[in-house]
Amino acid sequence: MQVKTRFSPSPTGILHIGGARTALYSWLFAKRYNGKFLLRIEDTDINRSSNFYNNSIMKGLKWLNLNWDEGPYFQSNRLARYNYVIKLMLENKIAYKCYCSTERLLNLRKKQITLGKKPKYDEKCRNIPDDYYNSNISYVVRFRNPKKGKVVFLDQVRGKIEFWNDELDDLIIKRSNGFPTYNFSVVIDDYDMKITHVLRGEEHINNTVRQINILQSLEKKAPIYAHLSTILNHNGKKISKRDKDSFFDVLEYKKLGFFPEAIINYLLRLGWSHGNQEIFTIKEMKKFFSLKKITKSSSLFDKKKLIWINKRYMNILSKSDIINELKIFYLKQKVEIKNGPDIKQVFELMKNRCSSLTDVVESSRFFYEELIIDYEKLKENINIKNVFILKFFLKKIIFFHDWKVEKLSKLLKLCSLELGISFSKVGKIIRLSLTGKEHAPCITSILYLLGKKKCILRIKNFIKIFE
RNA sequence: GUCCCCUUCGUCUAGUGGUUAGGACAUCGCCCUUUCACGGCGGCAACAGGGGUUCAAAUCCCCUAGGGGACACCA
Repeated sequence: MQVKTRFSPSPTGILHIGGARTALYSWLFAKRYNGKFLLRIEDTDINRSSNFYNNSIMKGLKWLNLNWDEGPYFQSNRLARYNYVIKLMLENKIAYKCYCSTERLLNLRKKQITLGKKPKYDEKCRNIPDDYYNSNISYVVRFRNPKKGKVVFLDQVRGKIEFWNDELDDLIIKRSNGFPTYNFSVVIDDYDMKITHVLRGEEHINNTVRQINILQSLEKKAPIYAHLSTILNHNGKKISKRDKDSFFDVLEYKKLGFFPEAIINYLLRLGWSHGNQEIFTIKEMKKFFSLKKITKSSSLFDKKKLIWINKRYMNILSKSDIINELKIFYLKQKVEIKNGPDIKQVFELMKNRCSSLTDVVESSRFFYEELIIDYEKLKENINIKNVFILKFFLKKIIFFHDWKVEKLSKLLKLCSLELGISFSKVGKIIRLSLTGKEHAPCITSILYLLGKKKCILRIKNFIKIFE
């Protein structure tokens, strides 16, 4: 039997961290057993589904390199199949037409809730003859759920889960607009598409038993289920794809210049473990991934750890790949790199101090753009008297020709010695004049990369402003 | 309200009857250092509570509490 998993989002929201993890686990599980991973778009809710979300979900998956071997299938293209099965179910009395109005259902619910009962359909139409109502009256189709006994299934992460059938009611499988509902279409699709393992969020545990009942009524075998716990936000609340907070938007991390490999690595460890290992290559993930090691409890999304992993990947990933990507980010952030230092060298200087590619671009902007010195702001931070240090240094470098890191370092030390001023004071004002910032990478590297001409220009400008 | 699921440092987790309860992120301290970072070393920090079972319980059983989910013509 070939393993086949699926990711089946509904295009009613963006691909968020939680969805991405579900997709990752499904993908990994399939890959682990040389199986297939399938993408299915569950768009039976025509009012809320949109093409925009469709595209954004697929874009996110592709960016993360979670490529599907089959699909994407769209449920909206499979209506004929669903209707065919529903017709059969009607004929076999597995399902029945329900003519109850939305208002009646709503009132029923209200009444049950106020009475402290579990809201359930009261089966008003369960036993009426097929031709009882005029055929023009709109109706829905309900599944005739078994009334006795219980449903049991072995969840791959949680173990045995059981529900009494009398907790369930006759769910709608076909809406009055002719579209099937989730719980029905998912059953037909998983069966038709030969899905062997269903990995999905734990909010579906309750649905699973309903789905198993439908499957059993059709005399079909159920797939193996694994329900993943929820990823919560920093407040311990469930994150939702309708969440406006871009914090959980996968594509937002693409925009910020995070590495897909790092996101994958973070997501893998959020709810799964392999001893004490934190960093995994894709190959290792495929080799080690197992359902048994997935945690049952829900976990909080921790951006700080994601950042740490992303930093690690600055050093793990192929340098030339990063450089190519980095070029795109300079372009996007409108930094003209043509007339500045080589970005390979700049990246070397920045990689251990930046958390993402946009961070690298922003932190290295000063290499490529003219400085805008905010006099008023700096005035408070520097001792204007110290400008003489710059004048001294300027004289030194005008006639300095051996523009190399080690030589510049020596020159700097010499200045500090000759002036009788601490290295840190000398460095501070030079750094400020060259970068406009108080904190920057190693001063000699900056001198070197910026080049003599620009250094002289910047120092002169700086002196002018503060005189 | 009913049903289902969950509970080890602040966070992610290791742990399957005997451990000084381990690691990572975060945090704090020290070292390195011309700033900031990086790096190195170290510290703080957890078995939700109560009952059992057992020579022995984070680990097995029961109860309680807390958190989450489901109860739609959403998925």
